[in-house]
Amino acid sequence: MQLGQFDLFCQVARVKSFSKAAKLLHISQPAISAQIHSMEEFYGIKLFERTPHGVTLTPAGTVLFDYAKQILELHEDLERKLTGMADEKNQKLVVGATPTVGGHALACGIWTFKDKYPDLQINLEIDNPQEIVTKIYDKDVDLAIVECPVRNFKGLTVKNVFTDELVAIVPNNAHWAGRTTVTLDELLKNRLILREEGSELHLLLDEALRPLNLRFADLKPSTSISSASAIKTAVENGHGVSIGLRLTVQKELRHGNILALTIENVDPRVEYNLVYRDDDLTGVAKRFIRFITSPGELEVC
Amino acid sequence: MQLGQFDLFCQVARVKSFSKAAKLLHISQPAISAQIHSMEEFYGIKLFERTPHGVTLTPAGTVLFDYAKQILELHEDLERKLTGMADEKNQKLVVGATPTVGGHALACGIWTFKDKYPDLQINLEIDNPQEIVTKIYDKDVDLAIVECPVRNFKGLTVKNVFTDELVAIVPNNAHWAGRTTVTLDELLKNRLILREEGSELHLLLDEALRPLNLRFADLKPSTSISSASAIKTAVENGHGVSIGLRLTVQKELRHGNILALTIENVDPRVEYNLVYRDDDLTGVAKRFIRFITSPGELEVC
DNA sequence: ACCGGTTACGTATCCCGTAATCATT
DNA sequence: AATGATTACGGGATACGTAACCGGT
Repeated sequence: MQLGQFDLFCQVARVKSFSKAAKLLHISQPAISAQIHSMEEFYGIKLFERTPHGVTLTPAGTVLFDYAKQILELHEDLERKLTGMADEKNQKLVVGATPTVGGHALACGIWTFKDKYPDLQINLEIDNPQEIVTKIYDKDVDLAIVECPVRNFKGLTVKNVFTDELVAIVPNNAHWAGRTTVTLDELLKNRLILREEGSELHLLLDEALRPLNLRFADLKPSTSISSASAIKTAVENGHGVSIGLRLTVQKELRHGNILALTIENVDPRVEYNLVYRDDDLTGVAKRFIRFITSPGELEVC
Repeated sequence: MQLGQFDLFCQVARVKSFSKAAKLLHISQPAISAQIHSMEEFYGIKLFERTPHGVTLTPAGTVLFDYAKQILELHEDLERKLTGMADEKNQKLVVGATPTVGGHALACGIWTFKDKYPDLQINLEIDNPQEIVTKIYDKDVDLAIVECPVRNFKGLTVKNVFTDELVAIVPNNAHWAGRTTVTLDELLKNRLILREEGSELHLLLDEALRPLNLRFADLKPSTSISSASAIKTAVENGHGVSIGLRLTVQKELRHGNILALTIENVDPRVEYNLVYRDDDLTGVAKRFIRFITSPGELEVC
């Protein structure tokens, strides 16, 4: 039995659904199903009642839930204690990130990580992708997360940790309500507000538009703003539309102020990559990698 | 992190040696080394100081030892509780075994298992191999452990759980002291006391002697005794020599009353096989299989 | 040379993701 | 139809054992 299985089990128990837990943990539903099944096999007793609306804990599942929480709690205690015992080098961690990742996904994750290990000193270094990679080489940062592909660099390990998607960001008003997709042409008929040239979005859009023989510059955005939150405010108030990563507008989506539409004929996939030198990793760095690659941790604030 | 790794770690911490722990857990030394290494990697801190004489816990290792014991204790509690909640079918387990296995290896294991799950009702059914297999088919026993190969039976799963060896059993007196091997010829010059014809030993010896074109009957034992303990008493007192499985004389070996010698030119390996029907396994049966196949559990009393 | 731990490598198993399927509303 | 769970299958990671290799007594 793995501790991760307890974690998975607790998530399922909390949200009372295999599929919801799968989304939260960023793994597939069959993976959840298989893990729960293997736990039921392991303990020789049914843990969930499957209903059409989700799942509910059996009495045995309730007992397991209780113990699983205790065991996980103990283990977190243990990790905190061990972290406190590490030598000086292992008490300090410098994480690099691009503005998009650093401002949304990572910012929250770092707080969670720091909550787990209060003794750690963590610095978040935000810069553009090229600079970040240079800093990894120079050992100024221990590891970094960037949303653009990092290629042709030897001595660096690149691991995909999350898949985001490019979406059209439009106000949730009478004109757009109910829509789920939009063509690029229709989008361009509106006032388009984008991040500035040279930003990560620039690179991402160049990449995504290449199959259409278009480039970032061809979009001719009426306004370029270097602040993601300023763009969101503008869109919310009906001043225009934008294109961005779903993760950066997750909070606003929940509030219903804006809509995120799929752009037809554009492959929306954007991979977030964890990058680090394969040698010279400190213990903290390894633990952070484990933290950030474990399901469900890379969440927006 | 797996619970089994905590278990492994605790064993190493207790015996303060990788190789000793490997023997106890019936796995190889490199396996121990790799597991401990992966735990040190996982927590980012060294857990053992390696010395030429074995290993000692670092301060971090001491902390982990403490927590590991707590976590394992909690988990055993959990398993007990879940076992108590199982339905009636899952509270009863019938284990089959041949006399050799049942009288030595399993007898102790079953007590350990019962200690873990006091609510269980366990029956140990001892019979000869053919009868045992029949009883598995008839669902009179849930699973069995036999020390002879079970072949050509469809619908049965056979898993090797332990490797024992056939040894010559001689008194620890002036004549034999210091010896580690013996030829079959020399052995036959002594009064040979064996288990009765038709016993498992009969089958095992027929198998082991086949490469030499010999059979059990060719040994012409001067005495056949159906009781293993009676044979051991006779050998201890210098009344003769015998051949048997190392496991059956482990206790006497520790006391130094007798010696176990390798018989030259005889392949001593004897596999203990776990046998069960692949369908219709109860939860308890699965748990017992897990118990018995987990390292270090199949120990002589 | 021996004992104890590590490294290297081939193999078996497990776990996940994708895709197809089943069951219920 | 649509939602939610299971089954089938292929690929990647993991853990084991064997064998060869150090390092200290």
